[in-house]
Amino acid sequence: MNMPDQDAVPSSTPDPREPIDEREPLPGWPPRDILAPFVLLAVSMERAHGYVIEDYLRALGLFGITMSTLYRTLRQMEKDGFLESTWEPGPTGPARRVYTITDAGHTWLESSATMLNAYRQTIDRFFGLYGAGPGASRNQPTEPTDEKETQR
Amino acid sequence: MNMPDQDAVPSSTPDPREPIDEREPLPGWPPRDILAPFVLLAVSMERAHGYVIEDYLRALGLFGITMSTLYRTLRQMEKDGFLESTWEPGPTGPARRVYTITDAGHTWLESSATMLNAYRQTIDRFFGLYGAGPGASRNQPTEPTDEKETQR
DNA sequence: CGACTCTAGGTGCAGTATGCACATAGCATG
DNA sequence: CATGCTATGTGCATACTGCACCTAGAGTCG
Repeated sequence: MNMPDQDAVPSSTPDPREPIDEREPLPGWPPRDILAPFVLLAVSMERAHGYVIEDYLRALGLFGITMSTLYRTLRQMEKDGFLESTWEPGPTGPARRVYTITDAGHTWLESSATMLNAYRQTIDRFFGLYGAGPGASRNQPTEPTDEKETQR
Repeated sequence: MNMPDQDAVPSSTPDPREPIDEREPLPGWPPRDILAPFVLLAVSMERAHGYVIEDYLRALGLFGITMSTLYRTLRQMEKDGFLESTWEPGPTGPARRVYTITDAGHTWLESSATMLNAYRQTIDRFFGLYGAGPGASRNQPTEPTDEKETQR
């Protein structure tokens, strides 16, 4: 109750919300191109074509991904230089495009892991507040108090 | 899933990947409308207008959200019946649109929490495989084996 | 008062990500 | 060779987001 009505400080204050920390690129939010890290992880485990990668995705919990989305993501990551592909015949059926991860792909996978970790922490903060229940923030907004309440 | 070259079973097999579990709505992936749960959580803590909600978002780790995105999300959630709003004068400056969460909003917040939790588990599985390193999945796909390998 | 600035909210347009429906093409089997 | 399956790809529509820009009230100062 006390916080929302004293947020808009008098105009004499030099605007506390612009020059602080939202200028940093800050990986982790919003989650952009969130499918790619999982695809890249799959290919990093072993050379794989579309259906094998789909199996990895489902093993990771991504059930809702359609093949069209997966194929387009793969082509895009190849254009970006994170994957390479060759046509190889399978034991049955038409040839498959088999993908291999590149050095750039490994590098990008590492930064993706950093992003996903930051994203995970954001979700953890959600549950920190969510578990606190309504009004809990009026006294102790869990832990994010440090740089927010003080600066306004 | 462990042997990539024998995944495409002979055509006599009734195709293991279509009629199984991807038909369930399965919250948790892909992360759709991922900003809304955080906004809704903020409003559930206390009645709030745009800038206050922005502060909550930043406290939760969402630094990159622009006000235009936030305002549009708020209007959309009001149209969806999760929020209500009234115009109220502030201590200074023009009036603000102050949002309140509705019963439907509370319900939806709960299911959002379920979705976010599933999403978090997916990220955990990512790190389970990622830590295992290349080739690790050929033997023991770490831990996502439990409820996946058995049901195929 | 009139110009200016700040606050609060909103819109137009473009880019990206995705799903659904559909298309292409090779292989297999009768 | 007709049909069906495997494997990949495309067209179109939709959703979400950022960036640039707009509207409008409130306060300040000459």
